[in-house]
Amino acid sequence: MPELPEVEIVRQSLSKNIKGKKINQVLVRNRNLRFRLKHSFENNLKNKFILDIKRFSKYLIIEFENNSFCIIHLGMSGTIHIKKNKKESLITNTSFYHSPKIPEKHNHVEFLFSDLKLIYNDPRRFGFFIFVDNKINLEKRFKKFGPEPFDKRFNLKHLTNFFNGKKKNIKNFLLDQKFVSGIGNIYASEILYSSKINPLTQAKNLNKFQLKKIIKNSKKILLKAIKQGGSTIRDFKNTKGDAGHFQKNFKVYGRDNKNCKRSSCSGIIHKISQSKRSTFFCKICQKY
DNA sequence: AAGAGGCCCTGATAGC
DNA sequence: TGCTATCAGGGCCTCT
Repeated sequence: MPELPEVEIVRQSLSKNIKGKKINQVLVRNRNLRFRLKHSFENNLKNKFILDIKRFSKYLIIEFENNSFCIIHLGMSGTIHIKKNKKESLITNTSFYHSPKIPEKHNHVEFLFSDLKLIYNDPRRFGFFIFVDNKINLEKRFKKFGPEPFDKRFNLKHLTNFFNGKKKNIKNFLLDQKFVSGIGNIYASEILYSSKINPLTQAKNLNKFQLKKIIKNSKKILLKAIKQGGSTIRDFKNTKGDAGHFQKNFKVYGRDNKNCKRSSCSGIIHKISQSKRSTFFCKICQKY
């Protein structure tokens, strides 16, 4: 669920709440996440001082002293909550769901600090934590990833080279993390809509003008989503405070059978399936 | 090598 | 009401 913008929102919140603090204790209630949590995990993090919270693509990277790291991925349903000790300001929710209450079920991992605790909740358990004990191994973990859309390496040459000799359609390339990092199923549809490109188009057949649009709109849409606090599509009623607002800007995602938002277009938004993931687009302004 | 599909898992929702 | 089927923002693994 969380794509790059949502993970960035969580990163900002973690940076505000746990950067510069020491983890006093780690509690694991369920080790069976996407990857089974090693029994050394708790001790590896215990008493570690947090230097910084970074992010690459959809991954959070907690940086400790002595060049060790904890990589966190939220999978489809992972959320992170901060519960403060003081009774007055009881709860700060750092998940992009921003539900006012910390859930009771599926709280699998907790980091205890002197003044607060971090709670990892994940019903589907597609998320994971990995402890990495040096920088080389951290870099190795992300070696095969393509550039983020903001990276200057995400340029015309990269797209042309990458698409050369391949048959895949452009939508599936946008989801391919070896091609570009951080885009997920929502933003892929949104980027193609704003670029007026049909998701079924073979990527190698796109012209320079279209490729430039994809580069430009990838940056633009992700940045705008970050500015708006990411997207929240479930628990809408429970949304509070600075919850995600970008879902209000969805032009196509989840809008099947609704009118195209371009005032000059009389099209209807269609929903199709590509590699078992849903794609939304307008057949008229995203002509094949 | 590239690309499609299965699978991991729970929960919400639709249809009967 | 209660069943079953389908779908969900991700990505690793296997098979062709």
